[in-house]
Amino acid sequence: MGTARYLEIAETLRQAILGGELPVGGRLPSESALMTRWGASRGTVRQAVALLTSEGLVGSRQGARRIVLSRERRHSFAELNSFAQWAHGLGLAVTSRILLRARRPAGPEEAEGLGVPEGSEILHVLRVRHLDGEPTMLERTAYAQWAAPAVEALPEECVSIMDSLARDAGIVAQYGEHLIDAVAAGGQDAHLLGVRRGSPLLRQRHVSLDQGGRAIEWSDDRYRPGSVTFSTSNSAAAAPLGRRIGDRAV
Amino acid sequence: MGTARYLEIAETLRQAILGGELPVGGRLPSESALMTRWGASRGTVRQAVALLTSEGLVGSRQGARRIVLSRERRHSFAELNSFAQWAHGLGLAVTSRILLRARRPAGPEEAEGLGVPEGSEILHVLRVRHLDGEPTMLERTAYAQWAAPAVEALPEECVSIMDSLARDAGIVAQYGEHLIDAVAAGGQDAHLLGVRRGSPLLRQRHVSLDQGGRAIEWSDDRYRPGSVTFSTSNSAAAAPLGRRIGDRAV
DNA sequence: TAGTGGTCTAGACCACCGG
DNA sequence: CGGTGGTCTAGACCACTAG
Repeated sequence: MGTARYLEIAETLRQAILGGELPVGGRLPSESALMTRWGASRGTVRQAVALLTSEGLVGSRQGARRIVLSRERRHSFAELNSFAQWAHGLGLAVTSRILLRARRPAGPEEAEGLGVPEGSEILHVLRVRHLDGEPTMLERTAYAQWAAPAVEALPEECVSIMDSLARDAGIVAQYGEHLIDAVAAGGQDAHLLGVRRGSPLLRQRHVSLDQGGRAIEWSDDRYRPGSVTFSTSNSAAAAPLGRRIGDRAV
Repeated sequence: MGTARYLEIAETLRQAILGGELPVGGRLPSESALMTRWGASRGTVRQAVALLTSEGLVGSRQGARRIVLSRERRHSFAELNSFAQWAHGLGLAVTSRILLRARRPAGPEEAEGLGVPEGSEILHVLRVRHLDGEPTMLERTAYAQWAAPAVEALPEECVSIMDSLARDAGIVAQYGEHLIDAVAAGGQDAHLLGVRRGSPLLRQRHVSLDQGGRAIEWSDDRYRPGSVTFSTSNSAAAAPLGRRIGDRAV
């Protein structure tokens, strides 16, 4: 079985919205129409439209037909956690370079993020990432000790650490927690990103957890001004998060 | 009928998580256990845990028991769209002051955000908002022409414009679309927020839509550095968005 | 008032995880 | 292997919206 029935229905509707056949502000087919159209039960149809609702494409109110809210594609989970996968989905070339890799005691913020005692050993990694050749993001990551050997084995130019860890070491990120704010570029930030000291940077701090809820990494990622925008939509129930480059929706 | 069955189940589990009875990293009761415990069908139980999953409290994988990921409360929809409601939930005092209210032609960004032709008339509002007396956020909002009279009728010190519009004019925001990035403070920003020119500001641009998908307002909100952080969690399916102040989770 | 979505039930088969 | 969650069906009643 390739894909589930409800995913098939959702994907077809999504394409109709993205393609403009279902215009923004217009109405979605009713559940009963979709049931006969696809020969599916109501539960399956509702699962499909619930997915689109959670993506912010569709709005829903009891008693009224669902309406199309937006025609912008949103991110999958993998894309939010992985810069490489996100950029790949946009057709942009990503290069990365690890500048520093060292074991050291966890500072207070790293310790809290990883859920380990302050001062316990972590693997610190400093990494710059380029988008189409432009330095775009600076990553300061603390890896949990149990994941450190796998990270130390990676090449300096490794494009996606998370993908490599999944492939080579069976370490898979399942959940993430993210904090987004703005900070001024420090001396190192300015130098490595090619901006002036004090420039506004968009900062995304996040922790990645594996299937069992164990913390894999805690990271402080800083984006060059204007390079990336996070986007999100919300309605009564759901609010997925996404990212943008310049004015292009992703 | 007060609340739906699945909301009751979800709320009980949520309280157990927030209260620490279901510790982070621990396992949730199985679906069948919840079915007998509540005398509910499987569908209803699944609806409850799906809600918790979408809130980032619970992680889910086929074949394995669900686990508790986090014990942080997240935002409701209303809180994401309304600064006043969000601050109120934290027990913070909000004051607001409208500095400028003028009809004028829509600029390119306002026109695109509202989905109206460039140059058509909108109501521009400039507003400062204080948290516990500190200037925290600067709002530059364009209201759609049909909503303008209701906004013009509001007092200068109106704490929550959206709440007032709902109460007095029946204009209710149902959906929102948000863009988050970082910008340098301009002259007016710096002056009104009490920061230095060029300071990094967290910017949230957003459009609010009513029940029918009509745009009510397009807004460019800028937060003083360090005052507010957006937070989000993600897993395979969902990624709700939230906000923080300093280090306090909200 | 007819149509629509929100909630709920009681079954079923399957894929996956863990011991 | 048994337990668990993922998917799907075929019904039902209700609350709300829209014309």
